[in-house]
Amino acid sequence: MRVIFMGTPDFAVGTLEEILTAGHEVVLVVSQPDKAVGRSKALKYTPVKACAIAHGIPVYQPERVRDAECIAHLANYQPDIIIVEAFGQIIPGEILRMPRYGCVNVHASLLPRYRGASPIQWAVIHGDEVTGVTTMRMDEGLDTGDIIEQEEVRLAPDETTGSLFERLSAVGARLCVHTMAKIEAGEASYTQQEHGKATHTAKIRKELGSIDWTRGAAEIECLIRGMDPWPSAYTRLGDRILKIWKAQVVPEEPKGPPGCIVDVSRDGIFVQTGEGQLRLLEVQLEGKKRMPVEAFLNGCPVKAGVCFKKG
RNA sequence: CGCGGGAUGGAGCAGUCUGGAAGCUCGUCGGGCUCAUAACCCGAAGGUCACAGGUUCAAAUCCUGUUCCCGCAA
Repeated sequence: MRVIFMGTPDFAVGTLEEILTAGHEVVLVVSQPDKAVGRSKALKYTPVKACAIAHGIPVYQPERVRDAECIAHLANYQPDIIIVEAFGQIIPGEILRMPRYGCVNVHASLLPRYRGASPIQWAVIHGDEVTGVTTMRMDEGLDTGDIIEQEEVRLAPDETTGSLFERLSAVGARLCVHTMAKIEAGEASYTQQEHGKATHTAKIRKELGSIDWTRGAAEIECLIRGMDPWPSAYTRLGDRILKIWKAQVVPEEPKGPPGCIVDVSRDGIFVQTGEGQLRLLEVQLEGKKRMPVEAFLNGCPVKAGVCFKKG
């Protein structure tokens, strides 16, 4: 099939490569404009763009896909299908109706659950046991299109957003090609979503990582994994930020106010929460690298009785 | 050239302002104590103080340049 691929971050790269491997003709890759990223403030190619260039595919980076100029440009390529994955802009109806087989979206959740941004993070933050990937025929709503295929993925107990990203990305790539094959063979089925069961998620903001110690230990532990590798769960130790990368729930009776360090030993730093304690295993002090608590304590000995503050 | 912190034995840090013999908490190795131990005691090994220049009688420390790491902001 003649394919236009629209995507931006790492998550979509695997799918683009899988589509190419499957022998489809990707005639154009559409990606968000390059942004100044990192400390150097240098313009950086989006991961999807970098992949496209490596394969010699033309790249188009419109400021706004709904502009007439952009729509006309895409029409020139006469695609059979447009694959959209983590693109980052709303696609207008003119484009949705353009290809013979429509626009297919790969979404990293089991729709209608987690419509919108950051579905992977929220599955981890909520402590879900199962999530997955959905392919659907896009309509003009936000992730409201008819479902073509879904594949479930079970979350590991120590699943982080980072690890789940990788797994769902791989599943999405495979599923997308599978769905494309079914469409091309005329065997695809389209199932309307149960709109009443829909839930929506917001984009992850950094402040979400600020730990509220009055919450339960289990909830905080999920937040820590959900914010790994970005932007991280954090708290305040004195006037410095302490990121927390790994912790373990310890069901213990309260020994102090939430946020208070109740015990420090080579087994970890034990912190009181609203329900149960949290045993910190890997942390990162502002300006430092992430490290095991044993190492952290060697250079920055904290004592029981000290309290973390919400940052 | 957005703001800021950092690079010191295997790990984490202090020492840098006010230049003058390499330090702390651990780890490792050897020995001791103990029924025993991740506990305790004694001892040892291990460092071109990121790199390159400069100033000085003398530089981890002051000056200049470079590389790498990190926090913030986007």
